[in-house]
Amino acid sequence: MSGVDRSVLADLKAFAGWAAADLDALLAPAHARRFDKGASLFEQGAPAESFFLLLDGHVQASKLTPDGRQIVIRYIDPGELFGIAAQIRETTYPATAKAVVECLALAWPSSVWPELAAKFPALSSGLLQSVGARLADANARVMEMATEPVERRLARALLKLTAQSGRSVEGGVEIDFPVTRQDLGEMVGSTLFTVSRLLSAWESEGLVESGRARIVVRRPDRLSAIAEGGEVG
Amino acid sequence: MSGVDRSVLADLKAFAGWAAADLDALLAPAHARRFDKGASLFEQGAPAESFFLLLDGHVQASKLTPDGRQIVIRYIDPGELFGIAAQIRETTYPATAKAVVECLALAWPSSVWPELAAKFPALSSGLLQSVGARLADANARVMEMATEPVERRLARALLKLTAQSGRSVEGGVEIDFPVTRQDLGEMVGSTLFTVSRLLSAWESEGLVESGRARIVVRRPDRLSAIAEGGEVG
DNA sequence: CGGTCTGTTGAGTACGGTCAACAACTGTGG
DNA sequence: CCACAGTTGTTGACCGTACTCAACAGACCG
Repeated sequence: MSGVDRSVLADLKAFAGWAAADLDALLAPAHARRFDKGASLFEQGAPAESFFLLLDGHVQASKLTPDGRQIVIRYIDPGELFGIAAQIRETTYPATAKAVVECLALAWPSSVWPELAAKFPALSSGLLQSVGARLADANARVMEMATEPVERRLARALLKLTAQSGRSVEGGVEIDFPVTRQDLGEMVGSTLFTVSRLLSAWESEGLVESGRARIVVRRPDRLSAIAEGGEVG
Repeated sequence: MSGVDRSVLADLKAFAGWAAADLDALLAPAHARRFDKGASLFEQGAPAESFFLLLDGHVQASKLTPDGRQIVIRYIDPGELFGIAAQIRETTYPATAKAVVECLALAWPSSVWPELAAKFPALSSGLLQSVGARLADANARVMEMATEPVERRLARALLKLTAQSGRSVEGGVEIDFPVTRQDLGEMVGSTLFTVSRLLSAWESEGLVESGRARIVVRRPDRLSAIAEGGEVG
């Protein structure tokens, strides 16, 4: 008895069409956990004891380099499965997951995966698909970093963040959680200084509007033009 | 009747312990294909009609950026499964696979995967593991490109190539297939000029020895020191 | 032997990283 | 309510890595 009601999965399309009994079986070994803003759900290098499904909030996945620099791998949105190291035959988490706002997540012990996967083949194939998508994304980033200047990478990062976790506000789309220049620098492989300069320039041209850890994209079209290498108009 | 004998899988440890009948069932829909040096096994963007198992040779997986620059994703060695786009719910290949030496590979129609995977669960989990390993590798590359100078990335690339596809020769380990400065540049996100300069410098210090598309690592220890950020001795 | 592919080396330059100083905003505790 | 510390953002000056372009030199192949 997990105390988790199947209604929490109701509006996730990954589980649309599942029978109530199956959902209950899936949820039985799970328990819901709340995380304060800033709390870490797991740390890079720690034993991969649980895997998670984000229900609400936003989670930042980051890695630390051997010399102590941090880079941001991705941001996780509600409905995504993460912390699946154990399913890939890793014994420890390869990254750190941090709640950037208050979060709600379901957690399963890693040990129950084989049983669940055997019972629900859709889980396995969904996981493969998700890992495949991340691989495609990682390869795209490698390509960008190898061939494109910081300006384009940043424009693309902002577009991705707004598309994925954006909230419409008047005059634009705002990224739905706090992002600092430092965070953006760590996403695109640059520094907070360069990011700050670019954002300032874009702000004065009216492409974006930004405050403390808060970013609104006003002209996605022009940002897109920058991202795709279209020259300055 | 595929004409492929199960003995071709004999020395691949992924298939160690498989029953003869199972191997035959696995191989039934496969056929062996030979590729000349320089031939492409499939092209980025083409429909993902087949997936492959490399039996002999070396294959380069590369991607083309929208503006026509190429980057090398990885080199595939015998025993590896590749071209598995369809299994990740992609309809086209995300990269181009080119034989860098004469190659022999088994090819299966993508359409037989679901059936095989259902029959042999080890295939699915092996695939997930393989994709997971590639994801880890891609993320490691993103980190390197974001934080490390070209010199270290190149040292690391050479060590990886020799470890993975090296052949012992007197006085060192040689990369078992032709690699040009251009190829190395595309691997580490740099240019053939910078690679050439670094290799020249290392050659004069006796760390490597290189000829036309041919590279021998003489002092992996010192290359390692460069890769890990150990300063010049 | 000519053409192509590969590698070398030099000169110039710029993108973006580093460091420093400061400003503005946020939240906390006295 | 104010003072203060901590966080975040801005801007300037400097400079180095590595990219670009050009010219050339061997190696390999038909």
